[in-house]
Amino acid sequence: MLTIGQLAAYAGVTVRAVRHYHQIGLLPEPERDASGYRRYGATAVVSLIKIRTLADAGVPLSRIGGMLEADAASFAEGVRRIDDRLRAEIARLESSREQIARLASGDGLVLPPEIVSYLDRLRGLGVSERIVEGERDGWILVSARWPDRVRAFMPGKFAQLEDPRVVRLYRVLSEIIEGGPDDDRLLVEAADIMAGLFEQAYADGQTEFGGTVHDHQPFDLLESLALEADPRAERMVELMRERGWNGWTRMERLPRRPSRPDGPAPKRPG
Amino acid sequence: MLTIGQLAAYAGVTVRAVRHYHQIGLLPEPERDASGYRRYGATAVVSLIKIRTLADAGVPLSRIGGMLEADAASFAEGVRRIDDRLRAEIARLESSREQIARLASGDGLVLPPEIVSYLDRLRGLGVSERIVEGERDGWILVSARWPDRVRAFMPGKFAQLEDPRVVRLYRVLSEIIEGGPDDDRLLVEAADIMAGLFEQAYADGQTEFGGTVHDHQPFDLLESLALEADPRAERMVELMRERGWNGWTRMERLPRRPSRPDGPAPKRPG
DNA sequence: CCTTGACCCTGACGCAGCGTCAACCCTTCA
DNA sequence: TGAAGGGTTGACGCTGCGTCAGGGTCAAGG
Repeated sequence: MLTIGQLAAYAGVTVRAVRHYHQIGLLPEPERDASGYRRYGATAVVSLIKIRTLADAGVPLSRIGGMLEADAASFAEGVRRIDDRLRAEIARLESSREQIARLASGDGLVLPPEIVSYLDRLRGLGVSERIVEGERDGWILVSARWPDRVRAFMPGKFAQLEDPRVVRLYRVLSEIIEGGPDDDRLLVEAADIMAGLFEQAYADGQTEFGGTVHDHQPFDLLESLALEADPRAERMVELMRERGWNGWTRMERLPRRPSRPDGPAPKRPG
Repeated sequence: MLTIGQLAAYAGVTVRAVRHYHQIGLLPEPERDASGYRRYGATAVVSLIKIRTLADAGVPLSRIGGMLEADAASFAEGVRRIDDRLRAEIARLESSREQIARLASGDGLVLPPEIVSYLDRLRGLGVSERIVEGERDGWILVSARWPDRVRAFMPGKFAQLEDPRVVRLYRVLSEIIEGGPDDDRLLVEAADIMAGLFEQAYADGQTEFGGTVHDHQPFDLLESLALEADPRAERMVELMRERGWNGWTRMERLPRRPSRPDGPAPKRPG
């Protein structure tokens, strides 16, 4: 007769595992000797080895009991199900590996390559790192909502960087965010540039992202993001309102209301 | 401002997950509104998306906090460690798949192919299924102890099946185990055959499994196994003792003690 | 005004498969 | 006789949430 330790050693498992199998009813509790020790016979050894064989093959403990009693047909069926589970799990891990391979290179977190190059372009233009990070976070928001369509936005964004006004805008924003003294003139200049760009795009019949977007939540979030990053964004919103635009993250005209520049924000139509 | 449900929906996670991240300090608790609801801003959305990006890549939650703050070098180091973990896990699952592929075919549980064919040979010889199962369980025990060497035993076992006495032995054992009326003459015949085989092997200078085995525990277990399967095995031990052999699972002579066939079992030497 | 349904809140258990104390008993050897 | 090295039960810990239970809140419709 074997003690629990001998049994466990023979089958190559831990004592704790054997007790666990008792607890879940997978291995029957054996007789106890006079001092309360469990005493095992050879059948227990065989059962335990069978259990470990199935467990090592990836069968969950909860199903091992059934499989040991099953006939050949349902055993095979059970094996098929386990294999499906294993394959699915492997596939999950493989895709995780692809993900972290992409994490290892790139802008810290997974963004489409076009966006990563766009951010690098901004850095190359001397744009402040904080502005670049803000841009990146903004694109994270946009990519989360439109993972498939976000790449289509990028050629337009790259084209904009050819316009000296846009470059100037980014530089002014960099100065604002890095600047110590609160210089309202820089904010006004930025607002003027943006309003000018908006006017031109609007006149050309462009709307934001080619007019394909009807869900405004990401833009609201972009505005919040800017506000949370720097409270002076509030002033930008005000300046854009004065120039007839509803904020600066979306390209949307305010209804004309010339005599009350500080009135309540009009509701956006549906 | 977003509610927890809106936040979760935007990032594609469950509300419960967001609360979990609060609980473990991965995502900071936001302000509450008048009714105690959590209210989130855009930075929370960005943080949550970053968290999910890493989590989906297989990073454990406990390390995500650190990785989000890490510089490029330690981020890369972290990524490497995660990838190692993932590869190890995949390898484990792959080997599980191999295991269950072997389970699907074969004698129910993984045994070397030689043993499986040996068991099939027994079936072909008309040996009772219960005897075959007993043999299989016995081989499970032996294989667990000597997984590498067990295959080397098999050619000898196959050769034995050429001997009509061995075949007769298996058939007698089958009759015993299936038989209703307790027929001692069958037991005696089986013992006679076994003793004869042992004598001959012993005279030829053979010991069990070529004398390579010095660990007797598996043989003790085999004997227990037989006893647990059928108490008449006790009688077999007795009959073999009378014929000068210490049991029937190992080939070991008793010291001569002709006048006391029922004496206490002598201790085996070291 | 009341009801309904969809949210939100906290707190707690459950899952797989054991590892790891804690606190105590049994056996064996020096 | 005492220390080492077994054994015993019981309980918490780990991961990443799912899923009650037992409430409160919000927006809209009858």
